[in-house]
Amino acid sequence: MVIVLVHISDIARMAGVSSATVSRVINGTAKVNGEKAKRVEEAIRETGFQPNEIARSLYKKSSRLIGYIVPSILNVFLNEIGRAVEDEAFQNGYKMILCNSDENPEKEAAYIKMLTGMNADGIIITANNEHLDEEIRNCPIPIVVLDKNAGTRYTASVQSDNYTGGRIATEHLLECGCRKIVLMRGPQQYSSSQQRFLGYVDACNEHQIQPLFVNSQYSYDEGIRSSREIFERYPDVDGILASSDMVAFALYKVLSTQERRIPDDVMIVGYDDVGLSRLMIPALTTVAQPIEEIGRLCAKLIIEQTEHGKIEKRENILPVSLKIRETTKRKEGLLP
Amino acid sequence: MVIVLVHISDIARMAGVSSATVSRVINGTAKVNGEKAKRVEEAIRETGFQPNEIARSLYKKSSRLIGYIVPSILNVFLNEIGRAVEDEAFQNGYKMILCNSDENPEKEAAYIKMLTGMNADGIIITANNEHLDEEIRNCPIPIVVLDKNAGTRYTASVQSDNYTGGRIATEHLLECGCRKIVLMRGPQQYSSSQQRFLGYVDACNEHQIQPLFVNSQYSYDEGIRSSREIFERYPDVDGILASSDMVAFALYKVLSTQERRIPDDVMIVGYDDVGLSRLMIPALTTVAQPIEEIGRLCAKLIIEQTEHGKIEKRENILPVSLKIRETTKRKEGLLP
DNA sequence: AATCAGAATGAAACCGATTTCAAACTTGAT
DNA sequence: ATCAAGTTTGAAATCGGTTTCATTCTGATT
Repeated sequence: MVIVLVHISDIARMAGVSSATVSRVINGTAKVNGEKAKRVEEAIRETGFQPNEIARSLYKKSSRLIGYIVPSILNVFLNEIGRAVEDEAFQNGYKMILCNSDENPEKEAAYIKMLTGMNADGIIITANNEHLDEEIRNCPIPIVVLDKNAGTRYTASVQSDNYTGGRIATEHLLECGCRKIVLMRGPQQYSSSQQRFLGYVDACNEHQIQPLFVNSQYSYDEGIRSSREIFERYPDVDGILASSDMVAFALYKVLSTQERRIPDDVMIVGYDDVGLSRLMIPALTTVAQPIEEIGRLCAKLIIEQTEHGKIEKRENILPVSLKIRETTKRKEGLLP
Repeated sequence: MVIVLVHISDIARMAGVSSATVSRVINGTAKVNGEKAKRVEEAIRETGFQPNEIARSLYKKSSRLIGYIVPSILNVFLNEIGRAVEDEAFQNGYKMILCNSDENPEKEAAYIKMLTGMNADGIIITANNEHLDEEIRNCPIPIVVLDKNAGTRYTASVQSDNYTGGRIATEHLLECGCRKIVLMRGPQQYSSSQQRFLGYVDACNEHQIQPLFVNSQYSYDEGIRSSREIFERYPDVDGILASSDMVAFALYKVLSTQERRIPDDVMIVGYDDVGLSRLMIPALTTVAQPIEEIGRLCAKLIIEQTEHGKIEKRENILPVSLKIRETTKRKEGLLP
């Protein structure tokens, strides 16, 4: 079970050449005599030699690694973005490593340190807290931030058009005939939920209805709590804008213990368009973020920065769209 | 925006000592004169110096990193295990990095190479395919495999008691009064689904009922297909053993287009006890794998191996339990 | 055969940390 | 004041690759 580690010098000795030559064969960085190259390749195959990435990237100062730090590995939305990041990275010869910070600032800082220390070429992060200021300021590698403006602190930012998201969701409920619409407001410190809130308020004002909201988060558990709050405070609610798809699912659960039917008594619009939302029963009407595009763009920005030293566009806002499914429907007897 | 990289030699110069001394201050590996130590710490704070992990682990031949390779980052069950791995790792001063292989053998091999090359202390993998033989055999670091026997190829294995899982699920449906029970058989190449199948067949035989099954996988999409197959082939089915919770959710979806009610017309038992299963409507009765325990054990095994050079137990089988919720219930008018 | 440009090659420097080892410095005992 | 024993300390070796640079080898040209 003990495997002896093979080094480049062993290969060199076996093939009767110098390690410089072996390196050249492996990386194709210079021409090598055909006969010698063959001997080197033979030795590599025979021993299963794998160059030590650590040693390699110590010299090269780049490990072709992109770190993706998420507050929770159980967050479906962020994982779907991660899948796209990984795909784009791999296609360009980079690897993505996902780090779960567990919403723990200490872990977050530790992973940032780890990634910079291991010469990662960049970090993609959904920065929720301000504790990281120091780490981020001292971070010598590009940082792309999700769902936030880049400001001066980050290399670039990627987010979707949250204002429009809030607006089109509201307008859709209005068109369906809802008149008592409650917004589940996301975490206040996130500009994403702030923007959605603004879109919602503007749409309400334009249609002369009263904006109503309860405070919530993006998680299922908070969804349960805030759903209950809605029905207590606004028993005659007829449309709800959930702060995320997960929160919408919590709403389903709470409603399952009540008499109200979806969409006949209450209509629901989610946010994100996570894979699951199509699969729920009833299928969820939701504001779709361009998940694939968001992920790919994050990766592209880092690759662009490392390979060309600069970035085309620092603040990136991608368009959202509305997926109309079964939790909303036009009320009967409405004027056109 | 350009940040000048600070090295240990810079700190040494600033504090008027050698880099050996700086290293000793940072790592506490030897006593250093109080005055000098203070100057070093001051310089570190001033510059925000972070030691280069690459250089460090090149020498130390350990990076205190554990790699966790999953076929898909969207697999809820594996992510829940990952959370536990991460937690256990972090508590012991290790970090977990998650790699998404996207069910692509090429990516899988690339990530194994990357992890060994970066001196990770171990790899946890759910090995589905045999393409990796070469990589695994040549892998000089411990590999813990999930849901499979260790055999001679891996350092250790962790799985839960799949035979008992298949058995208790079947017995529960039998006790509820089901007589036409269909098993959705998981991927045939996995010993996990093989074992569950055996547990199911044995339970059926003991109760003199005919074992019935359709082939399926662990994914939602396959769940949809195989659910339909069940109702075509066995229209009078009254109990279904899903191959995973996700597959059970697919069953919900297919049933939502039919007249049958859960649990009155068909009862369902899932497998895994993913967080979501409690939240579904109706809440899913399922065979719970000890997710937290599985994850922690995987991490512990690797830590044990790296720190003591050996492992207590190579083949680890953890107990399962049945969570009875709303998709099964004792039929009325049954004898006790 | 002599010359020389261009290609192939290996010795040594380098990446940035940790650790060894021998020298320099303390300290306490005589 | 001297010496032995124990502490601090820094120069140099080390980890395992990549690249530079000077040297050797080719082979084409005169």
